[in-house]
Amino acid sequence: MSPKSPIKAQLQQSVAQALDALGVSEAPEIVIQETPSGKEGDYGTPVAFSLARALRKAPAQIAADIAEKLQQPPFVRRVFAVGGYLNFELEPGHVVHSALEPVRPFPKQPGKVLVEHTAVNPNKELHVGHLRNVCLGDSVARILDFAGREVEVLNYIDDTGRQAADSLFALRHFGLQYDGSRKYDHWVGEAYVRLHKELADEARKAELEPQIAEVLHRLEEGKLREEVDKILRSQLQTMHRLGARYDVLVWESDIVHEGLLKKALEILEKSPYVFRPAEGKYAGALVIDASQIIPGLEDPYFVLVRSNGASTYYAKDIAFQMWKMGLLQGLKFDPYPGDYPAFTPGRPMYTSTPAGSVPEHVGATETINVIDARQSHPQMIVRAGLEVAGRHDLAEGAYHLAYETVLLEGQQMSGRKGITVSVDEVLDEAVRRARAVIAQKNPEHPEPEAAAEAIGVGAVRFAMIKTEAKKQIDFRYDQALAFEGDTGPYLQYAHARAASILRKAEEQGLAGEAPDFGQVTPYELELAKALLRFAETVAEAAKNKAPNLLAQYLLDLGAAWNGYYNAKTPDGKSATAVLTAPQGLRGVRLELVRSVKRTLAQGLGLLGLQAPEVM
RNA sequence: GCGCCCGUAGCUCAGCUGGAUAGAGCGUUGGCCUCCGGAGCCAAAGGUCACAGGUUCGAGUCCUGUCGGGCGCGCCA
Repeated sequence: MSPKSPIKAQLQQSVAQALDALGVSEAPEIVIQETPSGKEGDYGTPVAFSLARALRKAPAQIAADIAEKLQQPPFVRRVFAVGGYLNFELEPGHVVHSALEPVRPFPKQPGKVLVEHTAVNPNKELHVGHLRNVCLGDSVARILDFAGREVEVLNYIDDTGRQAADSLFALRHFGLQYDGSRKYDHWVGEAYVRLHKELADEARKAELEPQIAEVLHRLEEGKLREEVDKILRSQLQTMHRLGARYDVLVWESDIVHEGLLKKALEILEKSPYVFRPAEGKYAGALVIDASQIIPGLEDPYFVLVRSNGASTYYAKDIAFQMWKMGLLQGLKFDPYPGDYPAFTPGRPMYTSTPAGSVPEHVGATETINVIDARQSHPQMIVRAGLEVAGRHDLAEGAYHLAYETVLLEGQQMSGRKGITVSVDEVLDEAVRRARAVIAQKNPEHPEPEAAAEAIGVGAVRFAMIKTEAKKQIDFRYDQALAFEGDTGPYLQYAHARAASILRKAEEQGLAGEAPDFGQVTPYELELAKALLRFAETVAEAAKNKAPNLLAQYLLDLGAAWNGYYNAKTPDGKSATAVLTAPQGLRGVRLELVRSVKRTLAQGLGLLGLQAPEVM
């Protein structure tokens, strides 16, 4: 899964052979890393340290022995021991040359991975809390796809939930008519918040509850689907503006309607861990004993079916998870009407539907559920459900990608109370700011609107991705919408700069100049080493399902490129000018710029950001 | 009370499966556009990596404990 750069792989192999020649029987893992700046050499390995004990020799001596025995690959200029490390100094031309090779999507591996993300209640507009989920899930899907997984992206529509019922009830209750003056999901959301103000009054609440229950009931029957769909479509506008793509929408009412829940319970009931206590707290209910899966629980029992016969959402989630992994069948699909590109190119976006003509096409061996960390216990129950069904293999493949919550300017958000900022509002503001910067810095811009959109949305997406998922983040306007420093626009700018040079080269008829790798300088070498880390970073990000690793890498690459671009000789002249460089060296630099541009564009693409040619 | 997560520069965060002098951004100070785009670059200042033990040739990284902060522990979703 993790293709090392050919250079590292060859160095590793050479060391392994040398160790073999030295008669080392149990060779430890050979880690090849870049030498810290200021140290001699380009790459090195601390392998001598781990051998010191077994060989009863000092690391420095071992490193020296290896250096002596090692058969140098042709591109290695010098092998030497320093402070116990074994370092390699490489032929700069070779390093630069290998950094020009495009990184292509990794070969496909067997097994499908299903990524579920977004899953916003269809009852009001998206707020910045949802933003993290969408950006994280979409980026992970893109990265896995590139890294050789067959990926399918799913968005779960909880159309039988309390929130949807509240909103639909609120519209009726207040007798509202949509006048088109604002985005539909916002309009519905206002009714929802207004309703909750009214429900704060206990007496009023008691009065209205039966009516809301009535709406809930009709939702479960799938009878209000079109009303929910109107809200969903409005939300999808926001998701697509963010660049998120889905292969399939699955409606909860379809899961209920197609009897998946019943089938799941039948499977579960065969397990010794699932039973109906005859007495005590849980008398009459169907419970699952999770003590084997979640240690240290005060009360290890979770209710699947209440004593009144209603199933809990645990049961629904287990059923859904079983369906994802092919243990249950029964959902039917149709292309979702409208112009919605799917995550997988060349296919329409599908939706589950009672009268669908297409049978399910899932059957994942691995699932990634992007859900916030507060749901950790329920997600463990979901996994437990698979264990209980006797499918340890599938349970292993069920991954909860947990992320911490998003604060808003230091405060906890609340959808019910309306203490949120909507994604639409954030994006509008970001784009507005981008537009202003473009007007100021590049008034001649050929397509200012498209660029402003790319930059504004990019700033927001990048801000959501650059921090590790398990860390709580505080959404602050001035930080998330910044265009300078550790930001998406910084990277987009780096890309546009490279594009600009290549455009000029084209105009001046220099584009085809042959490179002379004999002329490369330490500046090119530095930049090349940064480029060579791209493939292994993607592999690492895929393995850990951590887009932030890629985001951080791109910042490194951007900094390396901007640093290269601005490098000066001691007397203040540009040290790395591309277009005016001597023939041959100019050819190398043009190739290098192409590689930088391509790599930035690929990396940005994997994070769901556009890479504008001009900003 | 039990469980999970977090604690690195004034602030926001990097630091890959333990490896070479702990790195960025914002902010502060000082420089760099007769030169391919200054949304950039260079430099300075700023650290007992919460604290205390331990493992290791080597610990920000692993283990134990303490202290802070967030979250979860319902026949709600």
